[in-house]
Amino acid sequence: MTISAAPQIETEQARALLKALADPLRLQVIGALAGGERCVCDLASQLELGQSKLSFHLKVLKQAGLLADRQEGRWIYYRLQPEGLDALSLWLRTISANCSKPADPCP
Amino acid sequence: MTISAAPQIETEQARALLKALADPLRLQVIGALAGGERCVCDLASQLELGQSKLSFHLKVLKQAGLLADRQEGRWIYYRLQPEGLDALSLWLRTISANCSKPADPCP
DNA sequence: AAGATCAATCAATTATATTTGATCTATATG
DNA sequence: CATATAGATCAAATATAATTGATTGATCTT
Repeated sequence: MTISAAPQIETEQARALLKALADPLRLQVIGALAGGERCVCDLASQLELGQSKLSFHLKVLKQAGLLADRQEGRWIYYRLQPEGLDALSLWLRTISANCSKPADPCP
Repeated sequence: MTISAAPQIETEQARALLKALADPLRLQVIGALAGGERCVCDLASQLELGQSKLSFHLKVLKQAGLLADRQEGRWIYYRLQPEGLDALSLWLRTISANCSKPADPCP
């Protein structure tokens, strides 16, 4: 039985999430979306990013499952999908839990 | 007042931790150290990594503050420093907390 | 002291990711 | 229908990171 609502993930999925997050521009995007949903044009002007650059990074984040989007007319709104972040958060905790055992002496 | 013992970190520090973690070999190392301290030779044989390759990745992880090491004779033992992992875990949760606000319509 | 072993470092190569500018699609507006 | 705008996509160029093999420094052994 698990305590949290976040799903249990494997190393490989953790790696994909970490890789998607490990970029300064993408973290800016994440930060901007942490306060709620935004449209692309809004993000672009707030973060002062070229359109194609932003689009590239949104795609990376979306493919990692960290973002969802919806279209409304010709605007596209992106939002954070907290599940990925929560799952990763949990994964990190499980790793850190048991690490204090001293080594068996080597020789 | 904070609830957890993990320190509060900034985006930039989160980014550095994420980047250090976002590599398959380094995650293998982290995984191997999750069970406790190990010497380099032990890691190298368990993970079947070339010496210089492993050394490179250990350095990246150590510089990010995720590992600590100690020398004993000619062996060097590495261990996980859980603070970094815990701080990142916490950071992820704070990001995911407030993200469900719908966007103001764009036009 | 000479040789062996553990591990770090360096330079060169190779692989991966990001940026840029142009083009393309779809929706909207006059 | 023609034009404008939002955003995705593509190919080429650039930047960043990882791998490899050789070398080096330290510690141990005989």
